[in-house]
Amino acid sequence: MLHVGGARTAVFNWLLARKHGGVFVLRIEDTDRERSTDAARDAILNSLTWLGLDWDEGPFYQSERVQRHAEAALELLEGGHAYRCFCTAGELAAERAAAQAARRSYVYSGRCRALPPETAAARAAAGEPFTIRFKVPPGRTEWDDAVHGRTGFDNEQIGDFIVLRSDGGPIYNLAAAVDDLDMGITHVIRGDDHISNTPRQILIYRALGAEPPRFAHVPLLFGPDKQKLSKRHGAQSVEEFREMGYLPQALVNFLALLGWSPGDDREVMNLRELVEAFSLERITGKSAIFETAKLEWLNGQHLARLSPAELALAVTPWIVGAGLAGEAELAEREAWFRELLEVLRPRARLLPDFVTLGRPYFRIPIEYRDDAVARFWSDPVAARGLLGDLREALASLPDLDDKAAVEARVREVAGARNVDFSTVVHPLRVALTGMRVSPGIFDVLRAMGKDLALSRIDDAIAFLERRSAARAGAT
RNA sequence: GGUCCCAUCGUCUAGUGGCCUAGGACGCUGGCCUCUCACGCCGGAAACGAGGGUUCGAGUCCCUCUGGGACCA
Repeated sequence: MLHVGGARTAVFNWLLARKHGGVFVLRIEDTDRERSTDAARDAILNSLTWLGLDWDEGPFYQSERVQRHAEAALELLEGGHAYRCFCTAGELAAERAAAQAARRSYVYSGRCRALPPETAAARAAAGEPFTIRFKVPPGRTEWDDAVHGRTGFDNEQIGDFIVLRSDGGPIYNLAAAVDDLDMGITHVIRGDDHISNTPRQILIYRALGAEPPRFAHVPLLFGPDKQKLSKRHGAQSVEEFREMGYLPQALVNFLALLGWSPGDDREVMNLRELVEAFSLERITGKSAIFETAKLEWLNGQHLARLSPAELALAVTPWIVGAGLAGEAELAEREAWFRELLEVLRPRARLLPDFVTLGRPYFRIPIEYRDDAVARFWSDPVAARGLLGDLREALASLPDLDDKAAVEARVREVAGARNVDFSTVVHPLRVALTGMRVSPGIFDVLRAMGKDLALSRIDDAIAFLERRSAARAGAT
């Protein structure tokens, strides 16, 4: 699964590559065999594709390159940048305990570093297990981080670290550096949590005779409680946002704005505009809280910017999925469907809103909501009478397409009954939609069509009659 | 515990020494539009963590503290 945090770093990487005509390389760092199932990898690929973040090379899987990583460790060994370490787990634990007792941070003592190479080779040949450790030189390792500026660590703080396990498996830092090198990576944008790995990777790069890439460490995302984003905070994967009915461009837009801004007041931007405005230097070093309120608003903004065709394409699966209509039916009534979408559009923020809002316009039963009934049909007898008049007025029209003509009729009904316009509109709205909110009533009538509208009024009248009968019986 | 990173409205952010009586957006809120809701438009409340410096002048530079976080243990 692709976490929103991971998606955000993907967005930054993609934006940078597209901005400068670079190559976006997709590499899956799946060294954690347990969690890296085929399904998990596919989910990541699918999410990236859905977001519109296409890659130029890959996907490469780190787990398939262990052979190469082991070779690099050997190269380090031969070049004198690494050595075999025969320390046992017990010895290492003792060192660690001593450091802890002295309230020092633990770094390997470098004991095996002093072993003459011939001795080490002989012991290895004799079958004694060993790890390969990087020989960290004295000094300090620094780099110009694109978001944090000059950043660095004292090398003695790092200590000779393992690059290859005794079972021949590579340590992450070795794998990452070697892969970056082999894949010609020039820019690495990743989470802040990798900062302390960076000096080790830089050291490996240099030992391998290469200059490290440019690093940009973006701060992590947190939940509203300022805790690391987790299940508790609700949706956290791209897939979940897709299922909730967010548009990919809205999610990308939102993610891009978390820790980056174009420098002016623009906020609603599509992929093209984001690429045009992007720059690594404008990423902030401050961690951001992932709150969805603004994302919802952004989704509405992107919904508003979709062409009619794009909107129909995005909404159709939801309408079909909810069983309001079949795909064939929507295709057949395309002009009508698009017109319906237009009146619903400003009222929708998420894709499923079209299902809720759009239900009354399809020939399926609707429910009358309690709040609507209580508010506008409180007197069932009066409401029934009004609806009877309205039915008659509407039935006299050839169709309900001419909003002005329909309005004139409805106003006549209000005039005849000597009541306000709104007094007739609200009960009518409940009859047609079951709800107390909807698009303008004449848009509703036009979108619904004469037949369905009259049948909805008939249903309402029947409902109201049952209601009055029940009420009479109760008294 | 060690090292490193961070610190402007509730949230996302603009701000790179004077343009800041701190700007925008979401959210909240008052109003307009109006057949309801939404959209849209107009208005409001709301922030530079604290203390020291440097400077004619600091949100902006330096130091300390405080707070948050990451990694390692």
